[in-house]
Amino acid sequence: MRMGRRVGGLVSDEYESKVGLMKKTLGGSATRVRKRPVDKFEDRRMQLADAALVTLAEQGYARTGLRDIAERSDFTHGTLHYYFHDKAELITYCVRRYKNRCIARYDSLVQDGETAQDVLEAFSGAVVSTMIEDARMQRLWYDIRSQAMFEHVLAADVAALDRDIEDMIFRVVLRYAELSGREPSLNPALTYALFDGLFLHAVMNHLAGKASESEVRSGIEYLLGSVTRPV
Amino acid sequence: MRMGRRVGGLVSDEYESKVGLMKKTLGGSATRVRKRPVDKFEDRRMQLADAALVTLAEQGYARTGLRDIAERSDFTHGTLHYYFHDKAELITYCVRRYKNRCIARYDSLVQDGETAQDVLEAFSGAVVSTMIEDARMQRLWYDIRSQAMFEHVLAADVAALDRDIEDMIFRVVLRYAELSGREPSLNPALTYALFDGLFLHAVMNHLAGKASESEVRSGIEYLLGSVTRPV
DNA sequence: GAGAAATTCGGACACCTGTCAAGCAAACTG
DNA sequence: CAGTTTGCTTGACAGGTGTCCGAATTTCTC
Repeated sequence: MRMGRRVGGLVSDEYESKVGLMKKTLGGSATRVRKRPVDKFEDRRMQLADAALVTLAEQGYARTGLRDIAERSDFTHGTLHYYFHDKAELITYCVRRYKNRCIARYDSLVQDGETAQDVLEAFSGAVVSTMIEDARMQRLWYDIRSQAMFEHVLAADVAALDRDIEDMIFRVVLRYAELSGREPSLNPALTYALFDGLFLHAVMNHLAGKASESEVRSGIEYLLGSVTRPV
Repeated sequence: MRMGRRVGGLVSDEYESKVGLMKKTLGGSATRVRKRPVDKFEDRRMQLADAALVTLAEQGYARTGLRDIAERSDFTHGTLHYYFHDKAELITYCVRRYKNRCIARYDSLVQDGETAQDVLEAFSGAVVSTMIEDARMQRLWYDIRSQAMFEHVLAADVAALDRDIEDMIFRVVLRYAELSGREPSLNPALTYALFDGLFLHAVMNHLAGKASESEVRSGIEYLLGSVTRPV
């Protein structure tokens, strides 16, 4: 008579946000273009995810239980399983959400630059401010990326995200090279590895209290020059 | 009658290996130079730690319980608390043990090189073989370093280890620079950050099945040249 | 070999984990 | 307005966690 949990969307093993679609085809006539009920479900997922991100960023993946997350949201732990059928799905959804925001931010920031100097300053400025204001979120990313080396449930999602970040970094380098009459001297993977190391240590140092804004700035400037060469 | 657990050493909050000393002063006459009883305790700690490292490398920090560790050793979980009064102490002891071995290995390996080419080849060869054979141990290190960003019990130990590695890397760079008539162009922290990024991604890629031995080799060669400059 | 100390075991403790399902309220549908 | 779907809560479940302790066993010392 009742359904224990939402039929269709949630039971699917695909983590993609096809839930909306499935619900629409489920609701009945496709001509009902008022997409309200569709968005409502996805909206709540996002709201829950944002609340979860706060707790996750504070406590880390391993130490955060679903009840901790629920406590700092407007709902109880049962509700989490209504919108996410897994802890893993919730976590990957959260991280993907956060990281996609980051990537979009960096993309628009760098695309706006019109000179190489613009790009360099915009990029290093963004990195520094991310390091300072988003340090706790960043450490969550590094935490989950580490966990993904052990929990293969996370592996695929994390790998995909990491590839997106790699692409984003390489777009920055390409743009910088293009504007300064240079070309990349390393492939995207190596380029990303170096920037990632720089950024990871920036975050760790910052969290450890060793402020290093100028060092990070000079590191980025050095690295941007180092991974490109005169064409 | 009996003592619930070892008096002195273990109750101390200092994780340093002063246990041996305390036991000696406890045993009685200091002229009893036969250090057998001293070593026995420390020996068992090492034996336990080595067994623990196997399990930890396989399952990661968060997913490994003390019972898992004990299961793959010759003892039961109760014994672990006899030799380590904390899970944190056991873990940091393990990681410190492993990392110190690594550092010693790299040090001797590089010190033996007599030309810049020697150093380069020895270093990149060691990195590649570590990446391949020790991938699971390395991911444990990255795992625990991430956890240390959340659990302040681990923070101090991990930070100290990270500093040791940073020093080791800079010794390699210094040696390479010296032998090739160059000098470092970055401070130790930035130098380490770049190498660490390279190595971290090498390990991740390797664990993900994307073999990249030649890419790592060329990355190291590039980086060694990049973080030094003609004097 | 007797007595004491060091070691090891196995079970208990209180707590926390993700998952699930039954019950109820609210919103929507005809 | 009746009936159905959706949303959310509460409580239970089975299992796992680190920690601790009493007792049995081994090892050492005189």
